[in-house]
Parts: sequence; structure tokens; C-alpha cells
Amino acid sequence: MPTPTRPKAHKKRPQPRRSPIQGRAQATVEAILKAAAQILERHGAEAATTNAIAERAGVSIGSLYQYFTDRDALIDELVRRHIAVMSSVLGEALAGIRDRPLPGAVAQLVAAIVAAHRVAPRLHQALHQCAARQASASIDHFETELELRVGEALRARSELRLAAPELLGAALVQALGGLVRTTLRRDPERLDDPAMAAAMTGMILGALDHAPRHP
Amino acid sequence: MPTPTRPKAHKKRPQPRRSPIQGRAQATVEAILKAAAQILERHGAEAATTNAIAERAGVSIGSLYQYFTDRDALIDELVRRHIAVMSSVLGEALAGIRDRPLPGAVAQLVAAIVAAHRVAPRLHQALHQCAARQASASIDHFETELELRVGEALRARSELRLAAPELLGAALVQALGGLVRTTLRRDPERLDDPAMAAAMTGMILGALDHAPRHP
DNA sequence: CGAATATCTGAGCAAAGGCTCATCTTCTTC
DNA sequence: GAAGAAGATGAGCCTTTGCTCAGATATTCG
Repeated sequence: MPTPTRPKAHKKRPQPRRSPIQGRAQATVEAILKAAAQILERHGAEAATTNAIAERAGVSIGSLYQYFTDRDALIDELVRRHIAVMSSVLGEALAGIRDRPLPGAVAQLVAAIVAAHRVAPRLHQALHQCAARQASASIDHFETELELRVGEALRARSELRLAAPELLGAALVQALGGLVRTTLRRDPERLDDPAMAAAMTGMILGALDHAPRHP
Repeated sequence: MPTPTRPKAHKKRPQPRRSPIQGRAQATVEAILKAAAQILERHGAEAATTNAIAERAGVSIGSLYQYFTDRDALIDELVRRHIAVMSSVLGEALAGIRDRPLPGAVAQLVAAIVAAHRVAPRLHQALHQCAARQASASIDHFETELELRVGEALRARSELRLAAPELLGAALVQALGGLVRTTLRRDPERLDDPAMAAAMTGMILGALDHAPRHP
């Protein structure tokens, strides 16, 4: 975590908030973010009021507003960190995938997507519901990037001769994402079911089989 | 629409609200529901306050609470109607699917799911965000039912010898649902792209190809 | 018509939540 | 150790929003 909480310039006021300099201020900021994440995970989006966050963090409401311009800025920072973690998990889980033969690579992709969504599923869902515009946009951006990466990877496998690898990549990521999210919400245990992973890899491999190709 | 707005018995008060008898009362109820749907579609979940709904409906806030115990009851009724429409569209689009050979049947299933989600995509999304507990539960229940239907249909095709048709049916519906919803949110036009439908049918057919089977 | 019933009205209450600011405490620095 | 900067406090302002209630208006029907 390089730059801890530099307030952002988004809506109207550029950065009317203080940056933490002393150690205790850093600790305060971390406590606030941790409290927010905990409340979101355990009690959902509606429960994450600024007063509740400050209370759980053990700081006064005034302190919270000394480092975050408003509630949305706080949520934004949380989203940023959450995405960073997911991104790193994803990156590691995807290592070396280019050099593997197709079936194994697909299995690895499935495992990677599952692993990324398992980082903090309830937080993930709560952040989605938070409806901070910037937050939703950030999550969207992250997902789009993953779609592009998969699309490129498919294009790189020239032996497949796919006519529209980008579209297919997006479709696959969105479909798997939907499946994983629904499963996490309704029956998290099920995500460990090997039959689930098998169904997912089957879908991907099958989609590749049936995809339109270049002549 | 048989029973127009009979208030529901869910939380604490059984049905402390009036049922419309005269024609104008019916009209009031319809106006309220229509206004709520319009606001949800055009301005999203947060904009749908009870006061805003009453104002748009051209009735006083008091009238609204004469027919709905609270905001959630109103949302619930909206969800009920929305699901009824989607369900009927789905039912029609699925007619005769059992007697078609597999590839055509799959294409028909894809078309049906797309058609159902196209009924009122923005309303659909807004209702999801509304977070009325009962509302989310109703939508979930509807989706689960569709999953079961697809699962049964797969089991009925005994020539496929699928080991776990129900699981596969659920996975397919959830994956397609996720894909369709994301597409509707990010780029609704894309849903008309034949390549999209092709990708979806490919995923399904492929998943069937690769699915584990009975001996 | 007139009573009874049904419908409608909208000012405003109460609760909730985002956020400010005047004030106090702690730390740094010379 | 004194001054100024950084950090922390929390009562409470202000807005929003769900919802009530006392009463006005409309409809039905003998």
C-alpha cells in the first residue's frame, strides 16, 4: 500500500481534506477503512453509515471527515484496495498460463476467477450495492480489463483461429462472473464442488469448440 | 391481473390497509404502481422515494399509504407483476422446445432468456437494487425455478445421459443470466448482435459436450 | 336529500444519516 | 518549555424520507 489515503479530486472540492502525516493519523485512517470493510462484510451496505463506521473504528465522526471528503470517497478508497487485492490474486493465479496447453490453461483460468472472487465475497457484493458512482465504475473497469486480457490471450492462441476472440473473451468472463457471484450469494459451499469447476471448464472449452473461426 | 392489490401479510401487521373497491381507487393504485415503475426505470432505485412516487402518480402521499402498508409492500407488488410478465414471455418463448432436436432447442432457450430479460431491463436492475428483502427473495425464487425447469428438460433428454442435469441446468442459467445482465447494463445494443447469441449457444452446446455422463 | 361509506389530501412528525465546527489534546521543533 | 502544527472530539445542524392523522371530498344508496 504505497500512498495511503491521499484524498481524491472528483466532484467539486479538489482535496479539502488533510493527509495523514504522523503515525497515529495513519493508524486512524487504517482503523476507519478496516471498520468500514468489516461492517460491509457482516451487515451489508445499508449498515455502513459514517457514524457506525467511526464508532466501530473507535474514532470520532470528526476524525473520519478529516481524511475523507465524504462517504463516497471512503467507499472509493475501499473499492480501490479491494480491487488491488483481487487483481494481485488473479495475477498470481494466472502465472504461466500462456505456456500451457489449452485444457490445462482453461482449468487454470477457471481456478483463477474463482480464487479472485473468493477474496472477500461479501465485501465484494456489498461494494457493488453501495452505489457510489465512482465505486461501480471502478469495479466495472476492473472487470473490463480482465475481459480484455482473456480476449488477448485467446487471440494469441493463433491455432484456434477464432474469428472474434475479444467478444468471446468478454462473454466468457461475464458468464463465469455471473455464475460465480450467484453461487457465492446463494450457496458459497458449492463453489468448492469439483462438478462446478468441471461445468465451467466444460462451458469454456465448448464455447471454443463451437466458436466461429477464420477460414 | 386478477387480484389487483390486496395488501400482503408479511412482517407485523396482517393487512391494515384498504382494498380498492370503487373504480377510481383501482385507478389510483394503478397510477401509483405505474409511477413507481417509471421512476425506477428512468432514475434508478434511490430516486424512488414514496413522496416522489406519489407526486408522479398525481396522488397525495396519504393515498399511497391507504393501499400499501409501506414502501416495501409497494416494491413487492411491482416485483410480483414484473416477474409475472417475464414468466409469461419466457413461457411463450419456450413453447414446443421439448420436441425440437438439440441444437435448435438450445438456440430457442437462448432466445427465450434474452427475450425475458429484455422485457424491462432497467426496471429489472433497479428492482434488484431495491433491497427490499421480500423483493430479492422473489426474484431469486423465480430464477431458481427457471434453473429447475432447464435441469428437468436436460434430464428428459435421456439420450444425453447427463450425470448431473440439475447442476448443469443451474450453471447454464446462472451463467447466461450474468452475461445477459452485464450486457444490458454496459451495452444494450450488443444483445442484438448475432455473434452474442452464437457465443451463448456455443457455450451451452459445449458444456453439454463436455459434461460428465452416465456409463 | 342525507347518512354511511369510500376515497383523497397534505402539513408535518419522527427517525436516520451525512456532515460541520468550535474546542480540546498531543506531537514536533527550536 | 513554549508555540504552532497536527490530530481528535462530539454535540448538534440540516436534509431527506418514510409515514400518520385529522379532516375534506366524493360516491353510493335508501
